[in-house]
Amino acid sequence: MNLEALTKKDNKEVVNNIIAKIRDYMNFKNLEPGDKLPSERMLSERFEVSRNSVREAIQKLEFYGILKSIPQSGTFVANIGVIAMNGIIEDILKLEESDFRSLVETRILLELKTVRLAATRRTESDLVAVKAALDAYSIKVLDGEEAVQEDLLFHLAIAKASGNSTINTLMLIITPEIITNFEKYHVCDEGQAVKGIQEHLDIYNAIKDQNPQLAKQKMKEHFKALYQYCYNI
Amino acid sequence: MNLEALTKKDNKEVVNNIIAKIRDYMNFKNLEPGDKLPSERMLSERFEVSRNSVREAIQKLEFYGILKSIPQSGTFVANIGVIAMNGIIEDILKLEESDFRSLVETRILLELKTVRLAATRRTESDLVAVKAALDAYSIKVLDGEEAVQEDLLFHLAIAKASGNSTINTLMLIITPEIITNFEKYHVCDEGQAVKGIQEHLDIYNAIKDQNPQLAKQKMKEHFKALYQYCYNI
DNA sequence: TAGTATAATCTGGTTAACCAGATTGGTTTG
DNA sequence: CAAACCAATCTGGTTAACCAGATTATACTA
Repeated sequence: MNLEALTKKDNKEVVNNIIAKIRDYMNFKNLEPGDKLPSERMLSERFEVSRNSVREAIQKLEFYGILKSIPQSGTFVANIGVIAMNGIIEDILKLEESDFRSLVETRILLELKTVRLAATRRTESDLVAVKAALDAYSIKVLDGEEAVQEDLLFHLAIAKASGNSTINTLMLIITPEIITNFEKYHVCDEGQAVKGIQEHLDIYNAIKDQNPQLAKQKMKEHFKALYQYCYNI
Repeated sequence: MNLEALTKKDNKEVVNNIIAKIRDYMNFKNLEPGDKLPSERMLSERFEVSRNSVREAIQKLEFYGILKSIPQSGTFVANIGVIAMNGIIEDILKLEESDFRSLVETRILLELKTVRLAATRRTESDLVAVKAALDAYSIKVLDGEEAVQEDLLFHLAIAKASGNSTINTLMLIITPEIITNFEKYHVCDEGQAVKGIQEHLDIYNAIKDQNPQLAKQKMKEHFKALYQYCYNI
């Protein structure tokens, strides 16, 4: 189990190394937005790494909007300045994994906003989806079963109802990791879960009544225990 | 230019299709956390697609924490429940691209938090980095040049000073897209830029003095114009 | 029969060969 | 001389072959 983690880590280091080399190359050649990078084959030869690793590095930079690959044509510097490019790449290379506190802190932050937006913008079909998630959670809890997943899906339904595609995406990125940690550390005991039903219902009603302030307040109360837990570990 | 966009979109559809099939398979076989998926070769044969496409689908699901690939062993269902898995995959398949308003809205939201955290937690070296970004911005503006990139790098420096690795990552994901849009729509004219120097300075000083409330207030004022712009397009 | 050594098979990852389409340079033609 | 054509080359993407290590089935031994 340790070995494969090690090889993956090594691979990440290799890719980051190549990213740094690509950055140095772009600076050395004064490449500007729209300029073409050498082909993947050239880069892999120059850096003495496999073409696959070069491709991975390029794909990562493409994810962050630094490069743009066009089939049968080449890889180009995206429409972003040299200054920003250097700054962002430096940040990418320094990126560290999310710790649990950061995750929860961020989740609370995002959700206090999504719930307000959802209360303002929710459509009827959004409301139906949130209600369905709410019911699924309630049933599970009343059966005395663990309902961490249903809990989070209720919150994801709210995120979708917020009508903000960016927040929705970000929530989707952090939620699986949160679920894993919750189940690992048993953050939610049964008492919390039963109490959670009423809290969820309050949130749902506020969204239904399109009352953003109330929705936020209810969400804040709902997060109270989590908030304390988060700052006591 | 349209063609390659089309092929890439097609490819995304292919991958999403495979993701849906993998989900159906996992449900059909009642796979639970820790269970092993069929090998990539088997899946590619069963779905009648290339092994590469299967790998892409798996990698995407791995990114969202649904699956876990272990070299020379297999691909396993991650430590996340069946319910959450289905819900999250459904959301992934429905994910739409971020529109500009969502991006800006999210950025403002995140930054009003990061600046408070930065004021609370910033180290001395964080402060130095923020100051450097501030100076780079000022010099560029006073020279009468466009400084969108330096502007955003200043904000990224604050995000890093927040000590929240998750927010830092999320900011890094959305910033390049914001820069591109800013430069495209010329959001920042020169008057804004000059005014921005003082505003940036105020924010910096509040962080330096470790005054979270003031920092947030100054950031809010700084975002005032952007806020209006964002809701008037 | 239980335990162990071992060989055959299967795994995700990596490398190399191949593909269709874009690019480019030279040539021809009006 | 300019424009149109064409073939050679180069591109990122795709496919197929290969690899080292993990797994599993088998046979052998105590």
